Amino acid sequence: MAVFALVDCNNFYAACEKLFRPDLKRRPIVVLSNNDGCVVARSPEAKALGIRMGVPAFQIRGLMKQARVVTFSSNYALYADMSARVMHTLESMAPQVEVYSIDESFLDLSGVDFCEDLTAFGQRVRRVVHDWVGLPVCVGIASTKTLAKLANYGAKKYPATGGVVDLTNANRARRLMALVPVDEVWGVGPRLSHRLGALGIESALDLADADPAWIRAHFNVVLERTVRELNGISCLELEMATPAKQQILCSRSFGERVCTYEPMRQAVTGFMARAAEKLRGECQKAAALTVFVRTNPFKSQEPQYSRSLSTQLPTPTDDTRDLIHAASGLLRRIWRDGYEYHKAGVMLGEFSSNDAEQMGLFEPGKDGAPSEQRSRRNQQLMHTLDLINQKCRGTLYVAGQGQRDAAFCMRREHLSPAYTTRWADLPVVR
DNA sequence: TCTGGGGTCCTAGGACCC
DNA sequence: TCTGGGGTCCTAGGACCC
Repeated sequence: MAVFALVDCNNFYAACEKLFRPDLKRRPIVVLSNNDGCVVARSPEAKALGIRMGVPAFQIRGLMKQARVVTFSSNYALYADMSARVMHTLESMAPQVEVYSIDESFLDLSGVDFCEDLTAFGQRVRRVVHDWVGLPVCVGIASTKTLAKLANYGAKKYPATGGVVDLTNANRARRLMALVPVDEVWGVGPRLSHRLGALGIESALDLADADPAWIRAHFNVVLERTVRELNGISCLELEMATPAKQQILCSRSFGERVCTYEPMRQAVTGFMARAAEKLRGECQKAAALTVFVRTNPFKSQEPQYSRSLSTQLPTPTDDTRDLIHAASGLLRRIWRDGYEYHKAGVMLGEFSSNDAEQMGLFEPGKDGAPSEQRSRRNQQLMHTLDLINQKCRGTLYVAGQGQRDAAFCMRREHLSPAYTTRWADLPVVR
């Protein structure tokens, strides 16, 4: 029997911030999304105050002040580094690890039960991650990924479990499923749980006991797989190799509204430069490009405008300058004066790998020495650009991006130091 | 004043082919 | 009056995930 474990960090962003601020040990803290918009992580103390996940920060300003909640802006450099430490630790403890998101990993524990009790293994994972990295994790163990997710939910929700739940026993799995609302099942979101509820399927157990064929006919094949997984039939394997991306998106809400063309052009240029960098990081070239702009949909009393436009590139490319040129053309066509823009972004798609290049029919052939030399020079230029920016982000940038302190930049008023990734920000113990 | 960003997969329906 | 059957590909939109 296959055995999976899901290891998930508790309140990951909040735990990262607290780790470097022992003075805040028992204080409620929250971490906000980009632009200091919504709450995306809460310490247990903040949860106890009733602060909900995803709530806009301005709606709870009063409560935050009254309860002296400490606020942090998202510090992704810190979280990514702490995540890597947790994942490396897990890789030293299990034969196969799938990093599923910034704060959770699936482990393949097949065979582990022959030499160690699975719950004891889970406890050991918790101890080692805590001792080596300093972060609390919970461990869910089961014969399918969906059940491992559910086990992890139980481990987090019920402290008496000691942070580890093993559901490899089917009766135990059924007992927990009876207690879990169906919308906590992996793959069941608000829409599905609403439709399921109308059919009398309210708990995870109700869903597990539904007929898979009936579910497929009335919903879809994904939910059918979920039903089977809840019954211990593994349909989802561990994904060891990260699949190649099919799409790269770079978008932001603006710190201040954008009403004129020039700052919008600078913002879109910046998004495109970043997307091109990600594309080269994937060793891919893109053949399709989309630009979109929109006003703030929450301000329904103001004039609304939302438009996106796509184009095919004559030849797949990863050159920042080609991509910016194409994006600028699209932006000119969708831009309308007279609106207060709130967000914009670019999307790259239709990737091909660097070694399988389809030339345009009417382009000079590869044999033409001048064009080949030019193309190699361009590649080297992009490579050098990336090398320098990897060492220090933002060193080299396209003039069209404008300055970093431009009005459209993100709001991050509560940003913590880059404790682990910048020498000047190293924490000091006196 | 203030409401995130970045992805994936599936389905339905239309266009088109022989 | 009567108007096939079987298939592919593409796109938009919906739903989900963290």
